[in-house]
Amino acid sequence: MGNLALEPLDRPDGMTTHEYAHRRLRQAIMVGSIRPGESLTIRGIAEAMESSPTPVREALRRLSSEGALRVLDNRRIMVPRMTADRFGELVSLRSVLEQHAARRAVPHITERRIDRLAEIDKAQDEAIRRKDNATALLLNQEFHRTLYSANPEQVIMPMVESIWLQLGPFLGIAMEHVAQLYFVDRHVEAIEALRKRDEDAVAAAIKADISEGIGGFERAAIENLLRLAGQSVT
Amino acid sequence: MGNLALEPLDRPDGMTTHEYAHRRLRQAIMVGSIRPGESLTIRGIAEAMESSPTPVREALRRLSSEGALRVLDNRRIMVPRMTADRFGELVSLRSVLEQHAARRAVPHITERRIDRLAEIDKAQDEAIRRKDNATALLLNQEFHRTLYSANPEQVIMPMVESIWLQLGPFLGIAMEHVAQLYFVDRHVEAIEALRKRDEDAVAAAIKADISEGIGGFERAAIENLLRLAGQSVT
DNA sequence: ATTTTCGAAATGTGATCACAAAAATAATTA
DNA sequence: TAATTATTTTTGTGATCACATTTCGAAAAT
Repeated sequence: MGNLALEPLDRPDGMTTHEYAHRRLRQAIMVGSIRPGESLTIRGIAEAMESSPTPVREALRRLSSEGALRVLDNRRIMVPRMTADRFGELVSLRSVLEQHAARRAVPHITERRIDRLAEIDKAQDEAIRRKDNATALLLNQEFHRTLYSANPEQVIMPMVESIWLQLGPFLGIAMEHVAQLYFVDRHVEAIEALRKRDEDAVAAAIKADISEGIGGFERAAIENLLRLAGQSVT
Repeated sequence: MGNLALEPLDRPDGMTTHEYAHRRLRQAIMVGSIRPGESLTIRGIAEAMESSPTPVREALRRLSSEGALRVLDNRRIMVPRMTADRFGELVSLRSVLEQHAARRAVPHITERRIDRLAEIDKAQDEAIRRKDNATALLLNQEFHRTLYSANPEQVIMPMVESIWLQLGPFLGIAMEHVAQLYFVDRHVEAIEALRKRDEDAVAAAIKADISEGIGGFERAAIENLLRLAGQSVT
């Protein structure tokens, strides 16, 4: 339960307890600091963040609806185990979803936002050079989020975040067993396409970014990683 | 609050109270029996289904994470208002998502399941002939759900259901103001493509089914409907 | 008649408690 | 020693209560 102490996540006042619990657990799962199969207890979490079962349960319910957690028949709650099949499904869905999100963002993009994207990308390169995987990962997410949320009607972003949430635990495993995550940078390509308002090119850049990035894991490599992490690959 | 009395939804034993509340509210929203803008009170719902605030709150949290409900700054919870822009966004996402879901289902489809799809389609035609919109709607959903869930790795279905949930209230409005919903039937087309295991043809059928079905609403018609229903179209 | 102010009712939130089921530990038996 | 049973502890669940905020309605003032 010590993992929860990570990333204290300052709590803005006005934020409810269940919301705070949700944010904190969400973050922990997204960066993979909770191991799949590890079962979470409501009371344990409540104690760890000095609150009571009620708001924690609400947070867990939300996370289970977001696909980040799974409730077993025993009523126990855990981070879903990853399998090679599920991984493949998640990555292909991510590709389709984010290409679409990118396309729908193009008509609403502003030069200011493109500049912001360039800054984020620069910071990410910096982090990669420093071999700071965690920061690079967060900046990568921020890049994609900033792009897609140019669209004022936000129906896609929650689903994209759900995918990230489900991929998080695997990234955690990968970061433990691989010295250096391989980061591709198709972001400059995306930025150039955005300046031209070229939907197809933007989508192509996003597709490449995903398929060469997290999608680049070979099936054998995935199964090997999962085995190493003590996950049954049934 | 009387809407909640609809569709009593028998409760299998072993089902928790919050789960029951979730199912019941979900159903009510999906078929559009809760009007957008109508605010839901925790105590009111709890009383209506003879339980207490705690499990109802959990159900509402889940539904808000599923995009079915929206929590305002006032902490009040309501069914999101529909706008023409949001509607367009939802429909285009639905098309992309379901085409992908269909493709990923094809490799796992069995003849038995295709037969089941044919039966569902037949029942739906029957319902349409009877002008029983509600049943036809449910059977249509069951058709799509049965198709996509041929894939054993279920990561897409929850997102598809989330879209349906968000479109639900609009369908409710449409069914109130339009005498007869116009149902297209590209299902036989999809079934034929499935028998040949032709992914492209299946995706094309789904795309047509959606674009000619709910996607067939013209923007002007949507705005008109929303105006009729007393929704501000700002 | 319209607006403002004040008080009462309603509402969201979270802590606590009681209960039942499940898990873990101890005790007993083969 | 290994397996089984019994007991204790832990855990999820949901009802209830107290508190703070908001909403609503009536009374008062402009």
